Amino acid sequence: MSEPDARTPRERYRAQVREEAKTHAREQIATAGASALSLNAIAKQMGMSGPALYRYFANRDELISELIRDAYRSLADTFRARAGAGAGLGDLAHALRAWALADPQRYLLVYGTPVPGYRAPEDTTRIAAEIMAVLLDACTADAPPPGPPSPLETHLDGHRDWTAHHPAPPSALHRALTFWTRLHGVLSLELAGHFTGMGFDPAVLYTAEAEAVAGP
Amino acid sequence: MSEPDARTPRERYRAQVREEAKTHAREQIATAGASALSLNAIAKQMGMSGPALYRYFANRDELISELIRDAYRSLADTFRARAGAGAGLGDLAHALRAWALADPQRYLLVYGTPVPGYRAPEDTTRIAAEIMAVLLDACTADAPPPGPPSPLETHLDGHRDWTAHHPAPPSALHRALTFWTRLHGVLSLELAGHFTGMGFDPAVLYTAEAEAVAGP
DNA sequence: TGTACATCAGTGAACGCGCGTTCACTGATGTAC
DNA sequence: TGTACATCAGTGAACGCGCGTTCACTGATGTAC
Repeated sequence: MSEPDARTPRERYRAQVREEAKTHAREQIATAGASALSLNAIAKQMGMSGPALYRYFANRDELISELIRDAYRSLADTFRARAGAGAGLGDLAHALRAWALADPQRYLLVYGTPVPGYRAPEDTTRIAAEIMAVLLDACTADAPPPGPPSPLETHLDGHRDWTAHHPAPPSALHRALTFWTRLHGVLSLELAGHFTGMGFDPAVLYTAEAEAVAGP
Repeated sequence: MSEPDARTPRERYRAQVREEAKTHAREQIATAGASALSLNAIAKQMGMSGPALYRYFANRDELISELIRDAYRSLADTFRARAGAGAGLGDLAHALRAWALADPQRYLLVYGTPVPGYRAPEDTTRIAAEIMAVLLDACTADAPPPGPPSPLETHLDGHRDWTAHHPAPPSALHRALTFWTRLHGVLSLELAGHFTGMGFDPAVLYTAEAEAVAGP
C-alpha cells in the first residue's frame, strides 16, 4: 500500500512543520479572516519564535498562496473523485455545499473576495480550469437536444477562453456558468451569515437551486 | 426649494468634516479593503493629526458602522425610488447591478463577507428589511396564479420571519429569494474578479439571470 | 564505530513601521451680558 | 458694540501593541571518511 518514502528525515520533518503551520494558519483564518493572518502569531501558537517560521516560508504571501493552492486542489480533487464515480450535476452541487460547509474560510479563499493587495499565484487558474472541466463534462453529459440558442448561449459560444477548448455545446456552457453562479449566490450569502435570523433553512433553498440547474 | 438650515454653523462644520472623512474612508476601502481602514491614515489624508478625528468618531468601529449604514440606506433609497416609479423586477435587477458597479466596495459592505470581528449595527437589519419589502412588493405584483407549491415554497410559507409580515404568496417568497441569491451570485463573482480572463461579458450573463427570475 | 566537518533548525535582539487610543494643552469660535 | 467667559477643534507627545523581516549566533542533526 504505502510506498517507501524517498524523503530524508529532514525533508519529512520540514514537511511536517509546514503542515502544522498551515493548520494553525487555517484556524487563525477561520476566526479572524484571511487578511489577519500573522506569521508571528502562528509561530507563537506552535511554541516557537517568530523568525523561526522563515525557515519554512519565504514570507507571509507564500503561506497565503500555499493555503489558496491547497484549497483549490482540495475542491478539484473532490470534484474529480465524484465525477469519476459517475456523479451527475446534482451530486456535484451537494458535494460543493458539503465541501464549503466543512470549512467556510477555505471556500472563501477560493471564491470569496480576494485578500486585498494580494496577487493569486498563476497555477491556481490552472486548477480552476480543472474544476471547470469537470463541470463542463457533467453539463455536456446530460445536455438537452440542441434547440435555438439563447442570446447568452450565442455569446458564450463565441467567447470560450474559459473552457480550455472543451467541446461543450452552448447549452452546456450556459448551464455550467449558471451552476456556478447560482450555487455560489446561495452559499456565499449563507457563509457570510446573511440568512441568519431570516428563519428559513438555507439547505432547502440550496437544494431548490441545485435542482433548478441540474434537474431533480 | 431649500429649507432654512436649522443647524448652527458648528454643527454644519462638524457634518462637513465627518462627510469628508467618510469620503476618504471610502477611497481607502476601495483600494485596500474594509479591514484595512485606518483612522490615522484618513486624518493624514485630510491634513490633520490622527487624534483630531476622535472629535468626530468615537472610534474606528463607529466609522465603519456609519459607512455600512450609508451603504444600506443608499441601496434602499435606490430601490424605493425605482419601485415608486413603477419599476418591475427586471428594472430592479438592473438598478442593483448599476448600483453595485458604481461602487463595488459599497456593495461588498452590504452583501460581502463581514469585516472580521465586527458586529453590524442593529438598524442595518431594519434597512435590509426595507429592501426586502420593496422586492416582495415587486414579486407579489407579478405573481403567477397560484398552483401547487414546491417543497421550497411550502417551507418558506412556514418560515416567514424575514418578510416582516408581508402578505406575499409563497411563489413570491421564492422569487424574491431567488432574485437575491442569483443576482448576488453573478455580481459577487464579477466584483471579486473571478470572471476576468474568462472572455465572456458578465453583463450578458447577468441579464440572462435577471430575465430568468423576472421574465423578459 | 568513531571522529571531523557541514548543514540546518531555532533563538533573541533589533529595526522600522503603523495602528488605536488617551491626555494635557493651545488657540480659535461662539455666547451672554 | 465691546468685553468676559464657555465651548469646542485641533495639536503633539505618549503608551502599548503587534506586525514583517533581517541578522548574528548557538546547538543539534546528519554526512563523509
